[in-house]
Amino acid sequence: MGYHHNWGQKLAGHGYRLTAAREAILDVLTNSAEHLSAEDIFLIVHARNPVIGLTTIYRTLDLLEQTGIIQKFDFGHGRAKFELSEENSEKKHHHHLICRKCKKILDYTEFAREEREYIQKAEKGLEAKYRFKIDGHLIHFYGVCPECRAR
Amino acid sequence: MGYHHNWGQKLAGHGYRLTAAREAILDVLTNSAEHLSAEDIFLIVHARNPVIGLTTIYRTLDLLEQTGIIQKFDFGHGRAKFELSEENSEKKHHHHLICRKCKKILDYTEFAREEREYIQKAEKGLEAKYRFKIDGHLIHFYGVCPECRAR
DNA sequence: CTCTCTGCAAAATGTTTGCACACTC
DNA sequence: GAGTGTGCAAACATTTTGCAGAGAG
Repeated sequence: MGYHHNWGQKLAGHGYRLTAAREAILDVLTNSAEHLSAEDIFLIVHARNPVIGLTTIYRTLDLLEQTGIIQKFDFGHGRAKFELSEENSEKKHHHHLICRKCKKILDYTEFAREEREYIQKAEKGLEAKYRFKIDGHLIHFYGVCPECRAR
Repeated sequence: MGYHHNWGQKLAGHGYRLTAAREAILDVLTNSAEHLSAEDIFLIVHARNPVIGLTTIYRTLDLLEQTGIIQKFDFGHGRAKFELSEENSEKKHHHHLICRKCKKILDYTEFAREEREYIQKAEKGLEAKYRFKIDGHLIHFYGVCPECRAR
């Protein structure tokens, strides 16, 4: 197990260098399960290497998103969340189930087959009709979690 | 045509009054096709009735979202957008196609049948497995629009 | 008269930018 | 040295809050 990333090469392909800060950030993203906010990442990275500032986190996340290495999600709860994009992650393709009350976010991977059918059809159709070059999608389900419903 | 809303009754059901400000905001949401930001709404409402301030817009949008009358979308481009939720709108159920470059948002209504199948199955399964009470979903496709690709 | 609703100004929050310096090639 | 990368402080944009007054029931 373990999955070999050559971040340096990936970044170089876009004309960027792999610096200590970038490596630290990628490391955090690789080794955490959760959807991390810029500040979450900052706190971890900064604890290990106090010289790295929040500005760098934001700039790096931006850069990583541009190059497609990570994905940014805005759940509308104030802070954006980041995770490695699928091809860089060992995690399976997943979608999100969000509690409206406590804002908890669950990942789920079920219904992949049904989804694939729908997604493929939709992507193909949308590309044809709107002439977009589609390269991603996002599916959220909203509701109220059992804990919040108990109250 | 036209669709009869009884906003007063709907709000009263939640213990709220239908005030001039709230009516004006609902009117704007009812009569515009686009995804409006709080400020968009403010500009229109304020032009008609300058006594209504931005704070009220925010507070009202919040209240309307809580009661399920409107839906809030955060596309991650800085400002949240609002639209009437499906049961209050004459617009068909739709999803979003978003250009990564110019941030343009297109609504589409295609693939309703395929979608319904997938959504229904997923909702039912997620409710059973995670015990959420699901009351909504959001589907975005991302890509690059023809204009941006031309460049 | 009470409770809801509101505007204003100020605060808070998350994110971005300007600038000068450091580091890499 | 030229260009990339960075920290700090300040700027920014959107949204939220405190407070006191206005309005509705």
